[in-house]
Amino acid sequence: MLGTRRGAQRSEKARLAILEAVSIQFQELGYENLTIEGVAKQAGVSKQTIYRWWRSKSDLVAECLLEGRLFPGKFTLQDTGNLRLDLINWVNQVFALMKDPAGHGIVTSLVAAATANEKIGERLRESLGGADSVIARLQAGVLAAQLPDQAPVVELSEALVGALMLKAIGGGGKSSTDAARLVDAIIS
Amino acid sequence: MLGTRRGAQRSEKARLAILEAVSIQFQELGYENLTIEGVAKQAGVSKQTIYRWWRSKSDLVAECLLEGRLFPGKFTLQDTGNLRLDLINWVNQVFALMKDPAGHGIVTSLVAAATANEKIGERLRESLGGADSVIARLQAGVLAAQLPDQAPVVELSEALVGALMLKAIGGGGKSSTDAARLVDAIIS
DNA sequence: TCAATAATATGCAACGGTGCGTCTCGGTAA
DNA sequence: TTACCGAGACGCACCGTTGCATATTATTGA
Repeated sequence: MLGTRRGAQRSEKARLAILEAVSIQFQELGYENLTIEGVAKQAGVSKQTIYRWWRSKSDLVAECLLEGRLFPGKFTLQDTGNLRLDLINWVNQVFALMKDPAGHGIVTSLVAAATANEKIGERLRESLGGADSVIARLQAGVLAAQLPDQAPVVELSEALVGALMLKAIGGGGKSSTDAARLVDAIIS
Repeated sequence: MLGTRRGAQRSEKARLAILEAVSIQFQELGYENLTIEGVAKQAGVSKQTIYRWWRSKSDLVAECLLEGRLFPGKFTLQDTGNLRLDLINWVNQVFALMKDPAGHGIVTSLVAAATANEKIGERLRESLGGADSVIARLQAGVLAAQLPDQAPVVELSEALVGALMLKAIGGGGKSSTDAARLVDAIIS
């Protein structure tokens, strides 16, 4: 039989403790300075238990991100009927996170993690601008005739999220005016 | 006097050997796996000589980037008079680099380096889409009436370059069709 | 039905290895 | 005389792996 499996089960308690520790260390130290040994210590877990289930630091962070443990708060992208204002509002929320030193560290660390692991990149893309939020909101804008019928919503979303990422790592203005200018540049 | 300075001068030979070694190691190993000791060995230089003049790996990479040693080739953004085709052509060049595994590694490593050092981020921004290239080309497009008079060229450039960066780390299509769709989304 | 057995997971601890950043040394060029 | 240089050692942190004792669990067989 295939399902016959003897021996102890994987400890869910240990798994959760590890992911929780990753989340804490990631936010405190950033991706680069996060270490497996540090996570093991904080989680009260043996290093081997980590190595048995994850192949690398980036895998660990990826799973943590997948479980939604790395974002401090959710960004809400409303649909009030006014696409432009909704997007500006959302961009301002992201700017607010990036202007806070801790938040800035989290964002850049997430980008750093994404360069090390494609899954993180994909996930980050979904999480920040994926089907759930920006693309859907743009699509609604098409239906409401606030965008042209054939508007390339996927590309517009990539442009918006990409611009945010660029501002996160390279600087650039993050005022409300900048938010409005950015949104206008993309959906006008 | 301020200019009186005795003793040996900084060795330009050592400095160049170090930067050259960084360039090689960066392209071979990527940012994450580049080590100071490896650079010192390859440059035929003492580790101390590196630590004397640079504070960190990211500083080292930043200076290397500033001297233009990290890009394999230049991307040419022509001005044939047709803004749309010029941009598509340029995006396709960037895509070509990203589709090549080595090139992909260089781009993601540059992004990783940028997350560790703001100077790198700024420089990367200029280098990839800065005043020299994309913004200037967009400005020319405004003058040629291929873009509206008040077009926010800076924001459009950020959107385009940001979208490229997002594709670099998160995947997404990189065909000629994708290039055209992206450019059309931004300048239409 | 219920011990004995076998398989699996865990914590602890140690290993050799690599790279870190600092330091000292003797030599050399301005 | 002074500041640079290369060489090399240092203690440290973390890597990824291994061995061992122990706890947990499903199968086996009396």
